[in-house]
Amino acid sequence: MDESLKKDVNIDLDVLRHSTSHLMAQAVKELFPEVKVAIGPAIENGFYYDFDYPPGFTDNDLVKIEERMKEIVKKDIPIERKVLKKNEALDMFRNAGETYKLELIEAIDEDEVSIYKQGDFTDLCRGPHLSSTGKVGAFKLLNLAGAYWRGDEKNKMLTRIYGTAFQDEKSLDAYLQFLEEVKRRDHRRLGKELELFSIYDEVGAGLVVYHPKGAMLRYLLEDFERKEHLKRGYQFVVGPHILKLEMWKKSGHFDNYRDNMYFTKIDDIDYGIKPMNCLSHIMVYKSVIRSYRELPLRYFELGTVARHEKSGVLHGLMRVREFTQDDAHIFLRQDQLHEEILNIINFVRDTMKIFDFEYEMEISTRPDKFIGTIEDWDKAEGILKEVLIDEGIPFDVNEGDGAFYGPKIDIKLKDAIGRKWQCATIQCDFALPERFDLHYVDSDGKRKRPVMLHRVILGALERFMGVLIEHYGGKFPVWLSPVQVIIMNITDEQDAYVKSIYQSLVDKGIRTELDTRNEKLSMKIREGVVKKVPYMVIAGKKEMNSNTLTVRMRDGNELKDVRLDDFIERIQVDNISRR
RNA sequence: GCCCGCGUAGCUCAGUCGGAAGAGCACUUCCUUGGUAAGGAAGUGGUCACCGGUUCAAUUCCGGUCGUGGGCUCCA
Repeated sequence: MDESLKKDVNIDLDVLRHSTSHLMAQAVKELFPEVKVAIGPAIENGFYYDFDYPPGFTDNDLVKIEERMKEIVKKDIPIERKVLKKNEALDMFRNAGETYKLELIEAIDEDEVSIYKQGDFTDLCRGPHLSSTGKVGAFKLLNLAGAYWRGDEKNKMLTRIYGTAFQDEKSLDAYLQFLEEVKRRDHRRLGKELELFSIYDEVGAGLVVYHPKGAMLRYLLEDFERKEHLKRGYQFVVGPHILKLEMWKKSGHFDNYRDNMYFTKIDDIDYGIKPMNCLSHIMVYKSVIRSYRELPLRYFELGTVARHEKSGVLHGLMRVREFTQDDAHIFLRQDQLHEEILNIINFVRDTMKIFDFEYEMEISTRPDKFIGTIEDWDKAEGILKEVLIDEGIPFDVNEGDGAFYGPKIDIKLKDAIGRKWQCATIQCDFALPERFDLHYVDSDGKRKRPVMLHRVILGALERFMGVLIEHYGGKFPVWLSPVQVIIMNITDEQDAYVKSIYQSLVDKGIRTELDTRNEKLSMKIREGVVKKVPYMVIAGKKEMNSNTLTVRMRDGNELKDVRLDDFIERIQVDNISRR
């Protein structure tokens, strides 16, 4: 499809959704006249409207509201735009008791504002809108949620109703089916079904316990990481989990990140549990005098950090309180920045390709809480932009969203069903080298200040695993499958035969399970399918007599009369080529 | 942290408008040796999240705590 055309379709859909949101507000006002309306825009996959209604709505109310909306659609009420002076509009909404609208109008800079009227319902709105309520397409109200007025937790909590709308029933159904698919792929559900991990009340919220299959997946990712980092000139370092509070004061974490940290005391000395890995890496750098010749120094650690996340944001593996980052800190000269950032971007690119992710980049600039000088910040932001522009990589800018010590490039990867996740990030830091008085001896014999890059590729292993589980829908490629092969016999006559096959595979490092239970083959296959194991090896009388295997693959296709050596080679090729 | 919902067996879920707690799967045992998504039978298993209150009686009603789900806010 032509891009411009596609865009038009999107604009139309936005208008449709926005008008559906107004339609919902009209229905709500008719059913619950005491409700005050707040704000109701179109969003990525639908729309919402925030209402101030202290008793709150129930799921039952949603059904009623939806019915009333359909009635209003049938009446095909014209939607009319009017332009009013601000004062007139203020009077109007004041008389109607719509206090939230007053706040919105007061925030508008112009002299005039537009309002949209449909029947007895009038709303402040820039528009545009459909010409009448009958033009609204297929819609469905989805869920209720609390939302702060204007997104600020100091404000009152309103009730938000989310819905979605499309031009026709077919598109709506397709979207609802997509939501079902999202549920099927949910890593929390698959995590249980595939016995990957648990989060126990008894252990604590946001704390992950890996079961054997999940631990294997994690081990495979870690192994991958170590190999890839060694290839790219990184050195491994390992730091402690707790460091003296003094260190965190010096680094600025205590002032800027304290709310997210845990603290403890040992022999009357205060310690902080690390929320980031940088401090130990800085100590390694400082341990001897550094020459300009040895830069960049790249220190890598699968570093486990603990952060106090608010209880309401915890979510499966995606948001936890203790997680392990594939973290590295690179110490380098300013003249090396461009090239090194490019190296990291290439690292990200290569990695994302292996996992079949597309991605987008975003630059985040100086936040309100920051350390260092504005000049350094501007310099760092400039270099990040320059690299992306030079490489022709498109990016968005996220103003004020940088880390407290430096601006960053965030990489948002896109999974198999089009959702975006933030994993990799590259952060440029002039501040910590200053605070810890880092230096190197330059070619002219003078001491100079190095720059630090903080970066992760997969990000947090927990989150990355969560994303991977959903991305693959639990069907991991062979190289990442916790169990690559299940061998099943048909009767116990073949016990010795399948055991010898099992041993041969295990000897080659192939992750294999043996199913010699007293069950029918169909039962064993069913369980193999449910567990999403890539290869099922069937060995009955026939195979035993011809000394071959029958291999049933995850897609249901079958390889017959396979020689054991060929099968082993096939899996080894899968492993090496990361398929 | 805040708003709303939810918490019953290992899992998925019924159920009790207050009066001795149920199913399917899983697990154990027995029968069955069966060629591509559930063979049969019997059995084990629950302080109904936790703490408190109301009541003759609470898994059920009320309050609190913890956990969890959808969001807000925040972030890897």
